[in-house]
Amino acid sequence: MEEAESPIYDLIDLTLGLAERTHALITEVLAELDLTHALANAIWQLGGTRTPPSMRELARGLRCDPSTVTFLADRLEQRGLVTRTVDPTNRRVKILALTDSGHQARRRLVEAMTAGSPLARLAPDEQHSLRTLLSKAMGD
Amino acid sequence: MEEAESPIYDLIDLTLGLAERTHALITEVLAELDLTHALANAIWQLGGTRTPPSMRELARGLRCDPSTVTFLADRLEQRGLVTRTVDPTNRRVKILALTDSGHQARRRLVEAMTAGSPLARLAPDEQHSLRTLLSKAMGD
DNA sequence: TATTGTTATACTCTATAACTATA
DNA sequence: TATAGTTATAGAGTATAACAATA
Repeated sequence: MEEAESPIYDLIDLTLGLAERTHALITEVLAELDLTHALANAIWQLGGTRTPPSMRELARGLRCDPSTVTFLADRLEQRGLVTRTVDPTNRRVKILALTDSGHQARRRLVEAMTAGSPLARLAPDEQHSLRTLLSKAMGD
Repeated sequence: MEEAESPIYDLIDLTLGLAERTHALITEVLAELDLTHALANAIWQLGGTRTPPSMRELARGLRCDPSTVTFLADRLEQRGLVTRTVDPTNRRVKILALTDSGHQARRRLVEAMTAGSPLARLAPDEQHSLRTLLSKAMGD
């Protein structure tokens, strides 16, 4: 990872490095919460939507197969982090919602990431510049 | 993912989004190359060191168990992307090196990422600013 | 008939522990 | 005795295909 093939190569190398460090950071908190990355990812999604999603909708959000959501929801339900409720409107669909424990776990994740991220070491104006650049790259 | 709890929260949200898009981008190329993320990750590491690493050294680079490297090296060797050579100096250690096909696959990955990354849409001076900011955050 | 979720199954990735061969 | 790599095994995560319940 030390070539300098193009200006973008360095940039990608840096972002991969950032992703790896963030991953390592999250791993620590997950051990503490006795969760895996896949489960945390589901919790993240569940806490980020305005209205609780159905199994199918979560599958779309996670870009995975619905059967995988069944697997994940089983484990989250066992741990008391999520509830599955039959939608009275359409009794085929089940609505997933974080419990209080689920929200608490998600808050813990946000907290650890905001405090421990390498980006937290930048000055406020630098953070602002970074956000502007990333927003532009990501297409607003 | 729509709260605005802190300035850093937005930043983390953006970087998670960037990581996800990059992941999706890589997934496309991997399908084309008939590779998985884990195998591509190993290829990436193997192409990024000055001198070919031993099994153990690659395990450290990938932050995984040596037995996992055995698994990955088996598959890469089967596909003709990597060679395992006994180190004459110390016949316990095996040196891993990319074959021509291996280098070619890695070049294809770099190419796809540099061309398809959202960061490629930024102007050169913006890319430069971004690199400066990220370098500082990552600690140098 | 079509859709939602589940089940059965298989494959990849990963780590732990026991093993071998070298040192 | 210590180290490098492998093997056996188990568990998480994932997708595909077949299925049940509901629409």
